[in-house]
Amino acid sequence: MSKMENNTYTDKELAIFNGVIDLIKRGANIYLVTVSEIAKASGVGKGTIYEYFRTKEEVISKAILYNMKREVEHAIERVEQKNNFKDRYYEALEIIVENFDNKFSTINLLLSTGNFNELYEYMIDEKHLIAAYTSRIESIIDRLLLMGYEEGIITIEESQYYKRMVIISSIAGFINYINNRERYLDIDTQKAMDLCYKMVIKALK
Amino acid sequence: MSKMENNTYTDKELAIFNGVIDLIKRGANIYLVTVSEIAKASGVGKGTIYEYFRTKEEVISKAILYNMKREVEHAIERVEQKNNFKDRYYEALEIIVENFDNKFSTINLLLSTGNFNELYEYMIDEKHLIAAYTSRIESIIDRLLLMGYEEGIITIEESQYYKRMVIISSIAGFINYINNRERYLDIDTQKAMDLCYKMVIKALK
Amino acid sequence: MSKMENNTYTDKELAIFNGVIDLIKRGANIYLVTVSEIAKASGVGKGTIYEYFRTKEEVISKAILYNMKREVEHAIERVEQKNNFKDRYYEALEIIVENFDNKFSTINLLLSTGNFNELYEYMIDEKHLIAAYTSRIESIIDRLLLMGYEEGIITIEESQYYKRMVIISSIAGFINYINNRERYLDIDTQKAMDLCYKMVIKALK
Amino acid sequence: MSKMENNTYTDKELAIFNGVIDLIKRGANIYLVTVSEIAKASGVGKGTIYEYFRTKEEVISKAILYNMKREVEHAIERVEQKNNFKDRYYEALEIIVENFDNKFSTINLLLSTGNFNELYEYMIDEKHLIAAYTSRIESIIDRLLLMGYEEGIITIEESQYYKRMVIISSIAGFINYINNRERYLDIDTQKAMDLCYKMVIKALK
DNA sequence: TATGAATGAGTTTTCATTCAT
DNA sequence: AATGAATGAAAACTCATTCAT
Repeated sequence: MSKMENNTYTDKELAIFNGVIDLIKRGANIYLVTVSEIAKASGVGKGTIYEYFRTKEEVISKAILYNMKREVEHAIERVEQKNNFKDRYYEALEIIVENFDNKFSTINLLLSTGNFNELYEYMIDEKHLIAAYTSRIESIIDRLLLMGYEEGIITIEESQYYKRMVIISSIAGFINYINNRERYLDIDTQKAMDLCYKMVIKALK
Repeated sequence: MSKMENNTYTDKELAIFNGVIDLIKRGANIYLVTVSEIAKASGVGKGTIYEYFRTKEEVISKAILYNMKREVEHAIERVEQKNNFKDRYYEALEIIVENFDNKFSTINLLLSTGNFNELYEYMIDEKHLIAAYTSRIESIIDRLLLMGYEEGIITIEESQYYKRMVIISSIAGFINYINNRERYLDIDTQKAMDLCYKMVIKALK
Repeated sequence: MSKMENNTYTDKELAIFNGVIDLIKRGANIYLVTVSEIAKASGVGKGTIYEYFRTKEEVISKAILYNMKREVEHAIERVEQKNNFKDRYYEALEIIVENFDNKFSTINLLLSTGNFNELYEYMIDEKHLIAAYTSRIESIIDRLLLMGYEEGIITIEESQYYKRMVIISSIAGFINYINNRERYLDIDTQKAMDLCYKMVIKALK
Repeated sequence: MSKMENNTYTDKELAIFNGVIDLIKRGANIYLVTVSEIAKASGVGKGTIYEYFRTKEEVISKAILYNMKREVEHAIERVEQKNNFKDRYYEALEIIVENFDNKFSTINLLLSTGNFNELYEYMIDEKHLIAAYTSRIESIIDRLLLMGYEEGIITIEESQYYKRMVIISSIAGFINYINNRERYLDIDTQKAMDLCYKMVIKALK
C-alpha cells in the first residue's frame, strides 16, 4: 500500500480522482454520488477505492481539492502569459466562459459566495489548502493591479482592499452573467466582457 | 386548528417547513438531512410528514422555496422603506450582513453563481418560481437605479444591463467580503459598505 | 356502541362489510387491502371501523364470512326452486357462471381446493361457521341425489360418498372450464354444462 | 462458487428461492412474508436479496414460478414412468397426496379454480410460463387418455374436451377429498382413489 | 494488489391503530 | 357516535464498507 510520496499520487489514485471529477462535471451531486458510481467512472473495483482512501468522504474531498489545484494552476499560467492589464483581465473572463458548463468550477467555488463552506466537513481539515489557493489568487490580482497602475489605467488613490474588491466584484458580476445568459439575450459574451471592463476602468480611475 | 394560515399551507406544513429551515440554518446539509431529523426539528411524527408530502425531496424543496419567498419579500419590504438611493443601497447590504450566519441565505442563492441550480432536481419543476423572484429583484434594482438617476447620482449614459451589472457586482463583492471577513481584519463592515458604495458611484457617474 | 343483537348487524357494520366485499370484487387482494381503502369504499371514517371491529383482520374475515353466508343462502334458495334433478343441477352451474367475475366467489372457496384454508388466521376461530355452510351444501347435494334417484336417473349402487363426489367433481370441473374459458374457444358455456351433466349421468348410472 | 448451477440461476438466487419456498411450505402467506424472513430462511443477508432481485414482489413471484416448474417436471417424470392407464392415473393421485401438506402445491394452483390469478401482479408478466405448464399438463392428460383407449378402458365416442374434463374433474374431486379428509373418516385414501378411478371408468366407458 | 459479492446499519416509507375533537 | 389527523412500529430498500479470493 505505497500510499503516496509527498504530494504526488499513484496511478490508481489519479484514476479515482478523475472518475469523481468526471461524474461531477457530468452533473452528479457530490453529496449523492455513490461509491459504486465512482468505481465505475474510475474503472477500478469498489474495493480498490478503499485501498487508497479511508472513506467515501475522503475520496470526494481529495478529488475536489486535486481538481481545484489543477484548475487554479492552469488558470494562473494562462493569465500570466498575457503582458498587459487589459489582456490579462479578459483572459480571466475567458477562462470563466470556458468553465461554464462545469458546475463544479473552482472559480465559482473560490471567488464567489462562500457556498464552498458548505462542502464536505472533511475539507475543513484541508482548509489551509483552500486558503493557499485563495491567497495565490489574491497575489495574481495584486500583480494585475500593479500592471494597470504601471500602464496608467489605474490612477485612483484608494486602499488595496478597494482595488481588489473592484476586480473581484466585476468577475463575480461576470459569473452572474454567464450563469444567467439565457436571460440576457441582447447581450453577447463579448459585450458582457466589455462592460465588465468598463466598470473596472471607471471604478479604478 | 385553523386549517390554512394564509391561502397556501396548513399549520402542519408550516411546522415542517420551519423544522427544515431551522435545521439548515443550524448547519445541516440539505442533501444529508434525514426525515427523522426533520420530524424531530418540526415537532411532528415521522409519519405526519408523509401525510403532507410525498417524498423527502418534496419536503425539503418546498421548504426551501417557502423560505426563499419569505426572505425575498421581507428584503424587498425593508429596502422599499428607504426613500433615497444611498439609504436603499445600504439597506440591501445591511440585510446581507444580517443573513450572514444563514448559510442558506436566499440572497446567496439568487444573486450569485447559480450554484442554486445544483439543488434538488425537484426544484426544476418550480423553476418558474425562482425566475419570478429573480425578476422581482431585477425590478427592485431598476427602481433603485431610477432613484439614483433622479437624485443626480447616476449620470452615465449606458445600457440598463450595465447599470444593473454594477449593482449586482457590487453586492456580490460585498457578499465575498462578508464570507471572508476573517481575512480582512483591517476592514470593518462599515468600511466595506462604504467602499462598495464608492465603486457603484464611480461606475455609474 | 350497540354492538349487535344475536347475528344481526348494525347499519355501520353492514356498510363496512359491503365496502370490503366491493373492494375484493373489484380485484383487491384481501391481504394487501388497507384500512383506509376499506373506510373510503364503505363511506365511513377510519376511526369508525375501529368502533365496530377490533382489528383489520377481524373486519375482513367477518366481511368474507358475511358474504359467504349471503351467497350460500342465495344459491340454495335458487337451486331449491327447481323441481327436478336436471334443472337443479343446471341451476347450480348457472350460479357459477354468474359469479365468475367475482374472484371471491364462495363457491370457489367452499367447493374446490381448500385454498380457503390460506385465508386469514382469524377465520380459524370461525371455522364452525364454514363447516356449517359446508354441511348445508352437502345436504343440498344429498337432496339433489335423492331427487335423481326418485326420477330414475341415478341407479348406481354405491356409497353416498361416491355419489356426492361425482357431483362435487363435476362442479369443480365446470369451475375449471369457467376459469379457463379463453382456452376452450370451441366449447361454449351451454356445451360445457351439457358435458358436465353427461359425465354425472354416466357416473351415477 | 460456480456462478450458474443450471443455465438459469446463480447459487445465491437458488438459495433465496429455496428460502421462500421453505417459508411458504411451512405455512407463511406469500402476501405477508417479509424480506427479513426470506433473508433469514435463505441464510443470506437482506442486502443480498436486493443484489439479485429488484423488489420483494419479484423475489416471491420468481420463487413460485421456479417451484412450479420443478414440481410440474417432477410430477410428469413420475407419471410417465408408469406404463398403463390405471397405474398412471393412480400415480397422479399419489403425487397429490404427497403434496398435501404443501399448501403451495402447484397442482392446486394449476388444476383448479384459478385462484392462481390472484397471485402477485408481477406474475402477469410471466403468464406465458404458466400457460406453458398448463398445456404440458394437458398433453400428459392426452397421452393418458390415449393409453386408456389403446388398453380398451376408454370406449366412449366423445370430444377430447369431454375426456379431459373427466380426468380433470376427478382429480379436482380427489383434491377436495384430500383437503377435507377430516370430514370423511369412513373413507381412507385408498378408497377415495378407487372411487375416483371408478367414476373415470364409468364416465369414459 | 485488486476485486466485487455479501452484508447490516441506517434510511425512507407505509399503515394499523389511537384519540382529541 | 363518528371522525380523520397524528403517530411510531415495522416494513422495504440502499449503500458504505468489508473481506475472501
